[in-house]
Amino acid sequence: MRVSTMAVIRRGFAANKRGTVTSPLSFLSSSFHNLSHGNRPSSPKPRIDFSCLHEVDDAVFLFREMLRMRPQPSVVQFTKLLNVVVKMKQYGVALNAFDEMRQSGAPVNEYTLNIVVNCHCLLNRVDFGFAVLGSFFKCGYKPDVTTFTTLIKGLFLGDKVVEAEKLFKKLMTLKLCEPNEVTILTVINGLCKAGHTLTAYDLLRLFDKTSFKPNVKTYSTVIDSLCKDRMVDYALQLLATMIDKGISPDIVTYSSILRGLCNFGRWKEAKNLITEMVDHKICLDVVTFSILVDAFCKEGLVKEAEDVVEIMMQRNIFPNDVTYTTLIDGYSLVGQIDKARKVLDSMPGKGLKPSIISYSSLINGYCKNGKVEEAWGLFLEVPHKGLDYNVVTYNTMLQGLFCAGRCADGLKLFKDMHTHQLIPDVVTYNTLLNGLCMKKQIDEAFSFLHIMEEQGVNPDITTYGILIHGLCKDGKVEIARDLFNSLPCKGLRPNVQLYTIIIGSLCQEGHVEEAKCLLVEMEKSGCSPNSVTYNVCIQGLLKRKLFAEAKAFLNEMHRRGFSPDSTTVSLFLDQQQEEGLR
DNA sequence: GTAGGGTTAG
Repeated sequence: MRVSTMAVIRRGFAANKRGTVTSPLSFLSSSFHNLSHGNRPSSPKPRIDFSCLHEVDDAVFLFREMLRMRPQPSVVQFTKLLNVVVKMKQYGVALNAFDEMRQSGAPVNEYTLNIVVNCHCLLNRVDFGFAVLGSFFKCGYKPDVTTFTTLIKGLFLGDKVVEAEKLFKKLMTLKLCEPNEVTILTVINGLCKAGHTLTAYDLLRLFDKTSFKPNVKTYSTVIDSLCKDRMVDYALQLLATMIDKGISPDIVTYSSILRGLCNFGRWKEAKNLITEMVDHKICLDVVTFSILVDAFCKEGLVKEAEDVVEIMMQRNIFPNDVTYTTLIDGYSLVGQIDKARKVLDSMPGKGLKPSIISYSSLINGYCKNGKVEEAWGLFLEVPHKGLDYNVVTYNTMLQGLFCAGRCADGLKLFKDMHTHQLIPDVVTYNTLLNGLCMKKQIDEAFSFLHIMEEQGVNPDITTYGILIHGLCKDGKVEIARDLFNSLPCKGLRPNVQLYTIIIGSLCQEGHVEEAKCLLVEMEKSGCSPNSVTYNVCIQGLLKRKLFAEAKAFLNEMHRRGFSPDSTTVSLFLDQQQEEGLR
């Protein structure tokens, strides 16, 4: 094993304290290489090798040493080290280091300041990022295109889409700086991530008519977002456009399209795309292969997923923690939970550390396969593995407990979240509400609705779906309908699932005319009923023994090309049998 | 000789 350079540094430091080594540079010899004068330890311009830094403590240690060194390392060395800390995602640590630099008079330039702006942005404090603009001027520097690009990214990260767009326009109109391809990518990516894919698409086409030429990354971003928004055909069109304009798609572009095709079962086109990639000499990498593993797993085709893993290993492309986590999901989905466990257990032997996502996946697998105790055991292991819980881990475990009917345990776990500095999100509350509604604790569920609103977590359409479903199942269809009707005032548009719940309940309660009206209304709002809608309605009507109505719905269902499911069919058969007996 | 950028997962 390679001896850690930092261990050497540490040993050297201890020796220095004992006074056995005198030169401040000599104990850092494995990190410092003299530029052109061989290994003279007192060379005034040491080149520092930062690549051996893997722990933030080591970086901070080296940083403090650099502050003490005379002559002082250059601003470039400080900038590089700060960036190492940023790459470790230790933004707060980087900011503290910067403060220490200022206090001890270390050199600072626009590069350093840009890193500081970036750290504030990544900590979701774009306001502090803007405040750094003052430091620029104080130090005699001007914010440049990197500064403004970083601030735009910061605004997007803080969901300040309008402000981000404004800042970008200001750059152009006030000529604060010339936007470059990173700026354009940042704006386009921000719009996509904020859910404004079509705006991004239009902007991309607009840029293409100007001198600001979007590059392959920008095209890929929009293509990926189109695929995620189910507009795979638009994505394919854009792929053709970029090729037309002479911009070669790369592995990322193809991977996005591949995922889009797989997600919508367009296997044949996916296969053709892979052929096209090979033709273009683009080698499939671990991400591409993982996308294929994921696609097969989602279809429950774990054997095929295993084959993909086999193929990639044959090509010396080694599955990473994401690949294996995907496989854990696949095995969980098809109920092969022991295999899922084996995957997790095998990871350390392959030199891979399971992530919190790997653990969450297996916890989810245990829960979905009715093994809540095992899930709980694994959940408790998380801190001992040096991993931090996240909201999803909690949400998964909560879901497991509530599904198993263990409301009290679920509520206890929910209250425990803050001890890990985790803030419940809308999924957490939805899980809680659903658990309570399933136990017909509707009042309790509504009190949590108020708690979430107080905590600033906005209920979404799922939240109301859960409550409306709960009310319907509890026979409170009138209240459910009122709540349903209040949704537009809250800025929420009912989706197919929600319409299905309410229309199905109306059928079951015998309010057939009202159900029919809502069916018309839902179509008017651009929401088409699906096979589930009809099945639920028919089943409700049959339970009410409204046969003629049920048959009318069945006819309509057939007319639209849907087929009744097995429950609907057997209810009809029971019905006919009953009629025959009479 | 330094800073800002696109794809995979629960």
